[in-house]
Amino acid sequence: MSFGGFLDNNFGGGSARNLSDIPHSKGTTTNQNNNNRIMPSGAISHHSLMTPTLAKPMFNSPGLSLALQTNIDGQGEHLNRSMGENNNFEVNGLRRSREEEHESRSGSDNMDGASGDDEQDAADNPPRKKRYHRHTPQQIQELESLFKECPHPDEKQRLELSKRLCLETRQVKFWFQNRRTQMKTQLERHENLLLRQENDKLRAENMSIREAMRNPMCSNCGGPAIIGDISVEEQHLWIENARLKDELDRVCALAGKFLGRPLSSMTNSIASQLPNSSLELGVGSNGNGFGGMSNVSSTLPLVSSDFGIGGMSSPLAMVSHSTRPTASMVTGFDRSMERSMFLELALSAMDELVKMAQTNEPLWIRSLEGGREIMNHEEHLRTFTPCIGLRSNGFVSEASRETGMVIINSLALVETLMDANRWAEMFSSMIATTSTTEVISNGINGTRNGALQLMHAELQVLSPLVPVREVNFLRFCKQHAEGVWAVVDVSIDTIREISGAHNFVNCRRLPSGCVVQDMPNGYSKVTWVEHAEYEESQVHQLYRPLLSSGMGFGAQRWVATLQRQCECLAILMSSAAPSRDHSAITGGGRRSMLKLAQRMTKNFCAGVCASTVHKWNKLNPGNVDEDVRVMTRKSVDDPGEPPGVVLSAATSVWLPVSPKRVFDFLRDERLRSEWDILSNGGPMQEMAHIAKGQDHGNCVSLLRASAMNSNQSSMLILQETCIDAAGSLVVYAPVDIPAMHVVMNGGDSAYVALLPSGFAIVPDGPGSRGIQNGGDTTNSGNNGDEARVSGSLLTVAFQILVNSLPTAKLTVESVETVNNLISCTVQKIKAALH
DNA sequence: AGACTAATCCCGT
DNA sequence: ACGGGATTAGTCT
Repeated sequence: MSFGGFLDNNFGGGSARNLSDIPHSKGTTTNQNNNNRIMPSGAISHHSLMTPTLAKPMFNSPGLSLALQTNIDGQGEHLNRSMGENNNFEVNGLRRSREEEHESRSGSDNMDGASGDDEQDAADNPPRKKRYHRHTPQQIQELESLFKECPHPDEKQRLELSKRLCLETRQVKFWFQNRRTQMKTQLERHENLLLRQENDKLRAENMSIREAMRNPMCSNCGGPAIIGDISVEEQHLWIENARLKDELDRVCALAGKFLGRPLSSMTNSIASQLPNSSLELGVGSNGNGFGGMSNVSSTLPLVSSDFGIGGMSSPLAMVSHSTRPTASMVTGFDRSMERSMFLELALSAMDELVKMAQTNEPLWIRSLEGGREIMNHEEHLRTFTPCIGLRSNGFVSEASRETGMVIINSLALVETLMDANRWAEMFSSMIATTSTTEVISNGINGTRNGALQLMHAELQVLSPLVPVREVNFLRFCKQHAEGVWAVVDVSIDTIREISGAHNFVNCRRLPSGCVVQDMPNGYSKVTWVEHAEYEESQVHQLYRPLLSSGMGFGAQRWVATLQRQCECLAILMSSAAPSRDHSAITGGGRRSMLKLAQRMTKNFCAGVCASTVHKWNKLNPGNVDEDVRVMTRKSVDDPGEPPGVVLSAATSVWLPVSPKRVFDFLRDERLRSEWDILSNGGPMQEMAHIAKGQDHGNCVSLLRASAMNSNQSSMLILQETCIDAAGSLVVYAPVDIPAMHVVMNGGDSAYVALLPSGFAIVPDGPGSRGIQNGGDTTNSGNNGDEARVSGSLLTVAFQILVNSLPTAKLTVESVETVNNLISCTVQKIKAALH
């Protein structure tokens, strides 16, 4: 028996038997079949070169036919398929013969043992061991093609197929079952491969970081650097290792044959991308399954090997994308080197921030008057290694620190800071524009701990006399204890030369940011440190004291703004915020109005500061006052603005009056006629009022100017006022009455066209600390200051539509008109306040 | 040894 | 009873 078996295997005796047998058995085979079958067995070794038609007949020898089958598949299923269809009637003949073959075979298979049969088989049949046989290529082909259409055929389809292929229904069922599991394992294997690669990559990255740590280099000059603190290195490795461990766990989970259900986010994403046909992948189109793919993958460098190779259908490639949205996949060693430098910088910046926030004497010294803290530069230099290099020529330092209680919890604040949009919204008056350039790490274990990202921002002080600060920085978040977080920013211009026109930076942020600690009462204690170097010559003399006091770009302003905004959010959140007005606006109406006001104020800021939010063209002052900056832009296709040529005029003046008094004067609708030409010479009325804070100065309101004569419809003015310890704002814009009705009923405010004008008020220097203490409930304590408050800096800005045709040329007249308007307004205010 | 595949076993629904 | 996962048993490379 066994001897016979060997003989068969070696000489292909089984096939020979079938070749001779079948044609004779019923004589139904066609010529072609015969021809095919007579193929000399010597050709078999060249099967890989054969056309499918030639290859087809080889089906009789199980082993060879298998090899053939994979090859055929590799050449594309279309050929196979069409061949199958074309040869339909001939195949019928084949089927017959196969039927017999099958019958005889299944006889020996299933009847398992009548020795007579066995003897018979031994005679002219290969005494194959029971149970082993393979379906013929034709059968498999048909099965495959159905599988591709429907990997899960129902009873009827299976029955039909079994009849057609002369297989038992159970066989068909098994085949499909097996095929499905096969597909699954292939998919899993591939997935595993991707994870493994990822893991390798992280490992390599870790190695490179270790290397970088062992051999630290100064990011500025390229020379050797000393990492002062060993804990920095520890933290560093700790973070990386946590990430690696995470990755490893994922791989292990998959590798551990626990493949039943998707267990990682990755598997989920596969499932979602291949909704109902995950098994279809690569079956017929690529008979090798993923074999070819994995070969390539393992020989190419880790990176990018999994993208679209060999016409591989893209879903899987996309998966590898989506698992790591960071740019890490597409870059090589350089990038990983850069990242490790970023991480290093972030860690030392974090270290510095925390020390700056927590240390007092001698790093911070209280100034004699005002109680403001002043950083001791010598001490700073002694304590910290400069992490972004030395100060440029002509730059001056500004450092400030402020601590305050804010009604927000640490997690929410951290989330806000790490999300560019939310950050910009929270500090809308300070941030002209911002974006996240690159996410380097999202944080560990689903928290923001360890999150690291590259950001770009334009920071502003609301005056044409203070240039916008453009900064590129790293933002790094770390949890220091339960309920204690820190977020640090540090400029990266020295590491990565930002390409293009923005090469010149007018400001560098040294480690700055905040340490936030949850308090039991829902508040948190926020300590803000702001440390920057900037070119002072660009700043007008008037504003220099303000900036150096920290009220301009410094910690005081960040904290004050944060306090004001969080209070506003808290008030809006609590449903118990009845509008104090009589005109009962609905909740939706309030929301729409606030949104509109928010947009208005943002646009106002963008007009005061020539930030890149709008593409302003500056006019060179010919017939314009030297101190008034005039800019124009075209407004097209923005439903939030009237279309046409928009002119912005802004100026800043010093007033010998306290900021609080200026603010109260400007926001008082009854005194409007003293400066506002829109008032028609009379007082205005407040039609609606939405409180945004405890201070009555923080609100959005709707004003109505009295009509000049009875047939003139009165005009509505939307106004937002804000005040906090660092400054105040009065922004307003005339609005269309019907449009405002829509908004007040909760409609979309995006289509309300408006152009804002208004005022920004700040104290004129460090002497006047805070402007919010006019006997208000929020801040009290240093009323004694009141006398010492010296004066204010008032910025006046108008945006006016000078022509409703965007293409129109700007006329000298309109520039002069605006110029006159602004200087008249300033004069009137001065006069009224004196 | 490991891959492949037809067929079983066994379990949950 | 059925589908599906785990497993097994031949076979091939």
